[in-house]
Amino acid sequence: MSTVTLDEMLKALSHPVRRDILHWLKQPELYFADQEHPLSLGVCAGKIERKTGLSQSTVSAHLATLQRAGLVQSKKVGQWHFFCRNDAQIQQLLAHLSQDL
Amino acid sequence: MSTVTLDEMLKALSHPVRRDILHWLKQPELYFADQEHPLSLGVCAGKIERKTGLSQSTVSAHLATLQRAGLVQSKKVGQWHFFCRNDAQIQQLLAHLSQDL
DNA sequence: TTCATATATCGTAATATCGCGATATAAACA
DNA sequence: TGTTTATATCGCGATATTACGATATATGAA
Repeated sequence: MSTVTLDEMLKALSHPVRRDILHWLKQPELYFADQEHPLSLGVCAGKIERKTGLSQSTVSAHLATLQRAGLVQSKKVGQWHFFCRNDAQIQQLLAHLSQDL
Repeated sequence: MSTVTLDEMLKALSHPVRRDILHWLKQPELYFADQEHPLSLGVCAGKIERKTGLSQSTVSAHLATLQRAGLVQSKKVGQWHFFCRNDAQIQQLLAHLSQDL
């Protein structure tokens, strides 16, 4: 894991809303049960936006931060952007922290 | 672990200099072998300051941030302030992240 | 094509963080 | 007492982050 990415990941984790989003995405069936689209696609940005209560643009920026840090992935299906955790990266981060912190 | 402290800890970890300091304090005999005082006391602030290359006031603020987050502890001996890791807290943080992140 | 929906980007204001020098405080020493 | 050493705190400018509304872009539907 590059130092730049480690820095980006920890900066991304340093905001409570972004941690909330990661937490919700861990069990989408628990937090986004009402999504029309199958949760196997991920959770669409609008759902996350409404759950935070913040503005659309703010949440879009938070999601972009998480994605730049490699902590989430997104796929575009039609007009929707579905987000899911990048658990491999998250596990790598945890392993790295356990080792080096 | 309270949410406030989790937030403080992750914010503290989101700066590379503070992560460096934590890393150095993990093996003080490796990074501060030239300290006049026994390393069992911890590493004194001035040593850390010179290792970072930053100003005294800046490093003092970083150490205060780490301490508020509970990631390091300090003891005052004479005119020196010795810092060491709070490994119990760090382990608790890692456990919490492994569980909830 | 026009309209509605979903998301990203832009511009901006408010706030937080960072780093510095200057100064305050406290301890040790002459 | 005054002086030096070690650290903390203050004040400030520079930069980064956060949040917002407005607008742009893209997709899909009418």
